[in-house]
Amino acid sequence: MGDKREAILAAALELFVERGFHGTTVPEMAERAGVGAGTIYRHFASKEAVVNELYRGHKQLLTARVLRDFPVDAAAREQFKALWHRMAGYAVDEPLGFAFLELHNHRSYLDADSLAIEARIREFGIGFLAAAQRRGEVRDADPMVLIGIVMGAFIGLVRFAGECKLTLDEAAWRTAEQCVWEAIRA
Amino acid sequence: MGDKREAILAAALELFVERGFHGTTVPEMAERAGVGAGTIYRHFASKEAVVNELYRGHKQLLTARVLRDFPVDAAAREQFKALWHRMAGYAVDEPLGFAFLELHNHRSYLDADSLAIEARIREFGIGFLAAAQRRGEVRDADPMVLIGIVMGAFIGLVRFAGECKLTLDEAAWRTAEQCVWEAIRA
Amino acid sequence: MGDKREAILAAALELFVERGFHGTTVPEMAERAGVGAGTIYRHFASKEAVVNELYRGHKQLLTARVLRDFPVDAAAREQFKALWHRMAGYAVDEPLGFAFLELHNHRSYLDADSLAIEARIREFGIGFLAAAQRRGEVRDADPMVLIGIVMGAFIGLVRFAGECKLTLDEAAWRTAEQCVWEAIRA
Amino acid sequence: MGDKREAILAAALELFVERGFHGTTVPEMAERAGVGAGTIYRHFASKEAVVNELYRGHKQLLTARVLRDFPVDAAAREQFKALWHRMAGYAVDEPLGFAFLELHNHRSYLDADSLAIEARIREFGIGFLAAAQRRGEVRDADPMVLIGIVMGAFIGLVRFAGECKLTLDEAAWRTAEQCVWEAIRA
DNA sequence: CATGAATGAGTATTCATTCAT
DNA sequence: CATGAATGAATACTCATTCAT
Repeated sequence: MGDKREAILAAALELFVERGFHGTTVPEMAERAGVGAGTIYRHFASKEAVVNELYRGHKQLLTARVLRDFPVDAAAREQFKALWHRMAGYAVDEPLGFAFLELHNHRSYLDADSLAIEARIREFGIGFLAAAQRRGEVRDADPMVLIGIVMGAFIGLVRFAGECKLTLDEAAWRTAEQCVWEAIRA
Repeated sequence: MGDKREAILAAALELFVERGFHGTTVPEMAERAGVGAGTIYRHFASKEAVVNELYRGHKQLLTARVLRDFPVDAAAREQFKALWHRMAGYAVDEPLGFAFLELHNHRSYLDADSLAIEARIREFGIGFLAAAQRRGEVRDADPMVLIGIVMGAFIGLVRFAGECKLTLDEAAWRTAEQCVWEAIRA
Repeated sequence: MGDKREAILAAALELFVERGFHGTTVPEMAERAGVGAGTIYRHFASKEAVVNELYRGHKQLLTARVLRDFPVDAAAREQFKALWHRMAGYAVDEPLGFAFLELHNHRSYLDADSLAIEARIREFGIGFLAAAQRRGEVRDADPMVLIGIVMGAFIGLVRFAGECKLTLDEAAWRTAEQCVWEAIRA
Repeated sequence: MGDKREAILAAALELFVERGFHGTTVPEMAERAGVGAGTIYRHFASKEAVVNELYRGHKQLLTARVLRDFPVDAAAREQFKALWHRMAGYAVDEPLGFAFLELHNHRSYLDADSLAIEARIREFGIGFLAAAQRRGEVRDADPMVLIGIVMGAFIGLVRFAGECKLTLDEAAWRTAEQCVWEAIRA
């Protein structure tokens, strides 16, 4: 049942965060999920299928969270704040999902579908940014550069906090948001 | 000969960037280096030893580059510019080294020495930032948060450029530097 | 299944007798057992574990055979005859087991448990011999020396017969037993 | 020079006694001999050549010692005493050589020459024994059985002493000799 | 002659995957 | 459906042997 499927995904997520995809074995996944090794193959075609499902699932979770009722007509400042705190909400609520998505390099095993999702999100970010630039609310620079900075800053913040065993509270998230907005505001 | 040693390190670096440590096999390393598989073990005790040597070597290269004649008495703005462009110089001159260091998660195989180097660099960054804050030149916020943002923004920029096959020119680096300075200036 | 486990042990026994522990490879063991190489590791932790299991198993088989209903109250002459013919029975019924146990040097791979069994058997032999000496039935000499002679003679007999492709019949065993008793009788 | 050749043989002997032929590596032999690994191949065609040379050399040393001025016309009792104490002399003077020759199983690597030497010694022993039997001085039994007993007793004595860390003194050797003579006397 | 760096076949062991139960 | 025993290809690593110096 879907129960086992979820258990497998949850176990795999933990292990992929701890040791990476190539450093995790299928028997380990099975044991942590509390199922037989063969059972994994009733639910997934291969180890790659598990990691891609996980990638897509969490990427979509994050995207959905950011996009749900996004203030499409608000000012860029407002939009940025929404973007930032929704990402923060995801990072806080799903620390494993976030660590998996953003603290690991997936290049060697993502399939075409997963790559397409990633591209779609990128497109959206660029469009949103370009619109804000046209309205003169965001600094006039290559949108790629700005996105890199914003996303990088967000990830860097979470990573650094994790490495230093520092917990980010509401205030820290707000401060960081203000800092990063300064980086891209017009 | 040091020749083979270098060839092994260069080959391993490429492969670790492409597929990560666990995704790279020793025979692959040997083949790309143009040496026999056994030869690797005349130069390194294990696969782990290779990755740690690579990590330490490149981390030190980057550190040396940032610290050589660092303008210790200059204003924070000047210092930040120096930091940024020196890191950029490294990222441009050693794209593989940078990708290896910053685009992969090393937690599962770094040894104590390698971790110590990482910690030392972090200390330095925090000290530098705190001093600038005391002089009122940098925004008064948790140094951890600021470092996370700055380093993250730098890495995110390089990563995004890489993913979009975008080459960062002088102007882009300068623009990015100005953006990120805005994020942390007082 | 215990079936495969037994097949592995039987194959390993043959090979260890032929080529010794270090001269035998795991793939050879697997092939002769008619199982995949990986299967060996579902039943044994390592090649060492196989050899120790074999050693302990056969040592205990031999010991059990000697000790079952041993005529503890009989005269030494009777006891010696029992000891000798029981060992002979084992050597005849389990020629591979005997060759493995006594015709090879195990020092470099026996674990603590295996060594303990060996020591226990030695203790028993010495006690038995000393008692007979106190009763004046066995020559008054260092028990170590006598045991060395008796066990050595037994092993030497089997070895020599093996090397000369000579089959030991009932009569030969009896003759040999009388000879060796003469060596230790009071 | 022959110096290195001897050093290699001495080192190999030690290692073969400790870990057996298959458990000893050529680099180990080279290191213990204080020579380069390649040097071994200037003096010996292969690892097998080393072990066979060692086997032949020590077997001949032992044989020469036993046969030099052997009391060919003495009584069997005298001859046996000579045989025993000459073997004992060898075992005491060359403990490594003895341990190598008699405490290890050589079947898997001895070449034709080495096997021939072994056969020659056996022939001699049988002849000597048969003659003594014809003179009525030795028990009338299969010479194979008697040789197995005598040689086995000798080896077993040395082995047991070694395992129990017991040093055999003059008296012990003499006692043992009397015991074993009793086993085969007419 | 002596060396030791280099090698590739070989070693013990692991692992993704299959399939009989 | 679920399992876990079985597998053989793959993995990290070793070793007897060679050969350029």
